Amino acid sequence: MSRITSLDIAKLAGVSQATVSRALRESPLVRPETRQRVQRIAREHHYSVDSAARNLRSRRNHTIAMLVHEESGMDSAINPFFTSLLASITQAAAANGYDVLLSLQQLSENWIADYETSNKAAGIILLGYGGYRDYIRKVALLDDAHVLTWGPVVDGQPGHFVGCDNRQGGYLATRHLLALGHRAIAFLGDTSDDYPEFQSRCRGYAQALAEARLPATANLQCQAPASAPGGAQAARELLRRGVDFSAVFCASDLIALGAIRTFRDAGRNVPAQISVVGFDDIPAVAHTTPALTTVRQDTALAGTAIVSTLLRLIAGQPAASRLLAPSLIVRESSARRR
Amino acid sequence: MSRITSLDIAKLAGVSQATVSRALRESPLVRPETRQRVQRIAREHHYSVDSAARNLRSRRNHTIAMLVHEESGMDSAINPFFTSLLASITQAAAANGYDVLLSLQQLSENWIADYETSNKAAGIILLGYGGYRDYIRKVALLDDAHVLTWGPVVDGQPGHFVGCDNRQGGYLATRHLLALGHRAIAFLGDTSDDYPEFQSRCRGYAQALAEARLPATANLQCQAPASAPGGAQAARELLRRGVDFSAVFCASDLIALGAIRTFRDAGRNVPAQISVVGFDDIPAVAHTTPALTTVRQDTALAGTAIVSTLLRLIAGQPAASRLLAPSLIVRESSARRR
DNA sequence: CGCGCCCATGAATACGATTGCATTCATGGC
DNA sequence: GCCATGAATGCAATCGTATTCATGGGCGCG
Repeated sequence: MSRITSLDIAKLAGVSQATVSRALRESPLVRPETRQRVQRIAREHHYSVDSAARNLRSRRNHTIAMLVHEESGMDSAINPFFTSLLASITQAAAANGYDVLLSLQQLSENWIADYETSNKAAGIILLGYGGYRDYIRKVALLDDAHVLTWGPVVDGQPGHFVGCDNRQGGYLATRHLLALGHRAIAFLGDTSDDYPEFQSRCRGYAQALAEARLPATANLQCQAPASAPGGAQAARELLRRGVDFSAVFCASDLIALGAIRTFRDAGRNVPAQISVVGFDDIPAVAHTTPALTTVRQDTALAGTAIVSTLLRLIAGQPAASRLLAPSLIVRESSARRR
Repeated sequence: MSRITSLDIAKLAGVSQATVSRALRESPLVRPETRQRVQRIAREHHYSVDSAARNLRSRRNHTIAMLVHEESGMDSAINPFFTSLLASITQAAAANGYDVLLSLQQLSENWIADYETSNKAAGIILLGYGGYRDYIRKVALLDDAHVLTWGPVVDGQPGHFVGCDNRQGGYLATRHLLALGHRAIAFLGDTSDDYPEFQSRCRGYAQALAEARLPATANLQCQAPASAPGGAQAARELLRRGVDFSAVFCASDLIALGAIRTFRDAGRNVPAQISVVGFDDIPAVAHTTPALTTVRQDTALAGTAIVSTLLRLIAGQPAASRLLAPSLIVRESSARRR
């Protein structure tokens, strides 16, 4: 006993297989009543188009592959952000009639584009591959590859990217502190070339200061690895310098958590004496004491932006990299300067 | 300019297209040196087998669909557990040469099995569909459907399930409290038929008590909705009864968090006066004060169990529902009875 | 009333790989 | 020296659907 095919439906409906195919695809070529009869019969027999045959014949494919970096993607710290992003991408894809293939891998093999050359997917989304920038640069240039990467958007870089407007985020955070009356605002984060996101956040910080006609003093900026211990150490360094400041913008929430701990250990109350703003809005910081003021990326918006951009690429239309606006979440760790 | 096909490779290698197909599938029918030559040429030309054509001709399919309940699946409370499960399933599938199609949906349509009848996937995994038990029961019985559900394993129920051994978890938790010298141990949780998991946890609790020759007094058990407020309320009820107890086993971490709050508000110290054990090990409870002793489900094991069971189903081999052993995580909320 | 045109449909083919069967060639046993 | 044997390969028929081209019938218009 074999699978039921469109030919079977055709016989049952007393029409040709071609008409069945057309009827099921809502083709205006078939008379409405024929179309409905065919659809009803197909439904009654639980028929559904064989996607392999459809893909083969039509040379089209309604699937996109989502590759997530094996380690960073599902790691507990970033986890909630990626999970949320993954969900919104999946839903945005579904809304456009696309299925999503999920894969966790390290991009070690050349199997990135194999999802596409093997015709498993029409396009590929890369999540969490911060460390593969050079590699992606090469792959993204392959002629018929439709690759979209979630990550820092750098002017003039090859390939297509969608990412958070980190500069805008840094700008928002710093403006917030300025509005609270702070004048001496420090920055904690790693601004080396390895982390373009952090560079952008710092640039937004500097821009806000400049607009307020405040100098971006070098000794108000400390290099800090993106971790709680990193933040703690950078904060100690800042205190050791003896420079006056009443607020700190941290390039990530983890850095902020570490810094707050250091300030408290040093007898400085947050936010009474020092205001602190973070970046990312990881779930934990909503429940710390004090709850952290931070910058959040809108994952729902990100999902739709990623999918729509990739679909443009697939359709062969020009598509530019996109920057998404983050938003400021004001909580307890930032207060008016006294 | 068209896609490169196996026929192109055949011409380049000076063999027939059939030989190319065989060579790429490591068939022993082709001479080793021919096989290697073909593979090399294919590699050099970035050829890879068209999966649509392969699926169509071979009537086989190396993809499994993973359907996640739209709301409960990605919801922030359960989120980490499902994310982790999702990751381990994906990796287990990859290890077996299977791709994973991800979809978030509500099972509102009959499109569950459509993933299979349309030949998009060889089998389906359902995650987070606790409220759809009757529905799944029906679908699971469709002849050629290969459906595996993550959820409570109930004896004699139709369909295939993989889930945590909740009874064993309840047993472990209660044994732990007994070993700490507790004799009067309460249970907080909803044991109605709607929540088979909780029933099992309660059964494990009762079993441990019975083995210790202790009665499972009814007034030591309180119905509690699976939420923090539910736990708080149940704990108040327990205190109001005036019955003597020194430890509480809660059917979920959220219930435990609510109960602990009630106990503290009532001036009872946890764990000095009352020991509390939860269930689930949601990430938050590792960082509360006191950190919660709880029962954890092994997601890595779950992933491999789910995939291997589903692959058995797909292969037409008999496959039984499986129960996975949970483990006890001892933290600060449980202490020796004084 | 006749010509042509459009609408609805059917027949036939191609998409690219898998696979049963036929074919070729070399080898060995008798 | 000839036939049976087996290894290696080629031939050709599918798999189920989308789509092009051909066809027939109804109808408008002159």
